[in-house]
Amino acid sequence: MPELPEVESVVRTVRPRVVGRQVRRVLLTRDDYATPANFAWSGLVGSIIDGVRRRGKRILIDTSRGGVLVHLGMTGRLTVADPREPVAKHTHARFDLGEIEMRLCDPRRFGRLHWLGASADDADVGPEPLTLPAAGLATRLKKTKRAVKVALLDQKLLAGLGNIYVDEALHAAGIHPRQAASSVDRQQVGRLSGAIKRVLRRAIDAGGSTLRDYVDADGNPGAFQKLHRVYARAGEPCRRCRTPIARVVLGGRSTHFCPQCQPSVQPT
DNA sequence: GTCCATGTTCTTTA
DNA sequence: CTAAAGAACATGGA
Repeated sequence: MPELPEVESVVRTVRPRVVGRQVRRVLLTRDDYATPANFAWSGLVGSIIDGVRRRGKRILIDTSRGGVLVHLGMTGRLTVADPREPVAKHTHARFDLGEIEMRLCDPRRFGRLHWLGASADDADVGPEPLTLPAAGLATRLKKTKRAVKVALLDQKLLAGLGNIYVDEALHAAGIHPRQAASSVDRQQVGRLSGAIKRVLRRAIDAGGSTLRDYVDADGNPGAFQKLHRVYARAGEPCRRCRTPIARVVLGGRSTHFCPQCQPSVQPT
């Protein structure tokens, strides 16, 4: 559920509610979700939350004692609630912040809660798509012959895109998802770079996409799914040319595109 | 029962 | 070395 726009929306709604607050208690309701396994989370009690940031799809919570990383995986929800509200099933962590409580719920448990301390944990992900110039994207795409769809899902190449926004950006740029990343020409990269930024900004403005699980810190869903042009629209008419949207599997993921607007570069 | 799912990582195979 | 494909993780919805 959470790609860059969803994570950004979570960060923007969590931040104003928790910054400046003191951690009074940390409650982990299962012992195999948080890492490192031997970290004593009770050591955070008394610390002050200084900030909440996003890096790619990761949420970084800065405290006076060090950093906490939250990755939402597929079904993670980071919410801020009244402590008296009933605790949802699959809530694995609760941070008592006084009058409010920050909760991490994740049914599928693909996400994680990780104590960073003073380490940076940044080197293993690529640049931020909203600020990377087209030339930078061009350089990175040139290095791999993988399908451009697969390449854009690689967090080391670019941090933050997932299955929805890659499909949406490729459609907006008129690029076939199976085209080799290294063969994407200068003109296409220009369109792609603009499309990625535009799609992400619009999705953030809409509060992200809610297909099933995603909600922001206040429990509100996003609205961008209503504006999807290809994602989960297989068989439905392209909003631009009315051609039925096609669905194929690439890199093990459902891939949606318009055969008319995103012509294959391979000679058939 | 089946298939599918907004993510990541590891293994196998070529 | 590259990369493609598959499986794995765990849960729930259609």
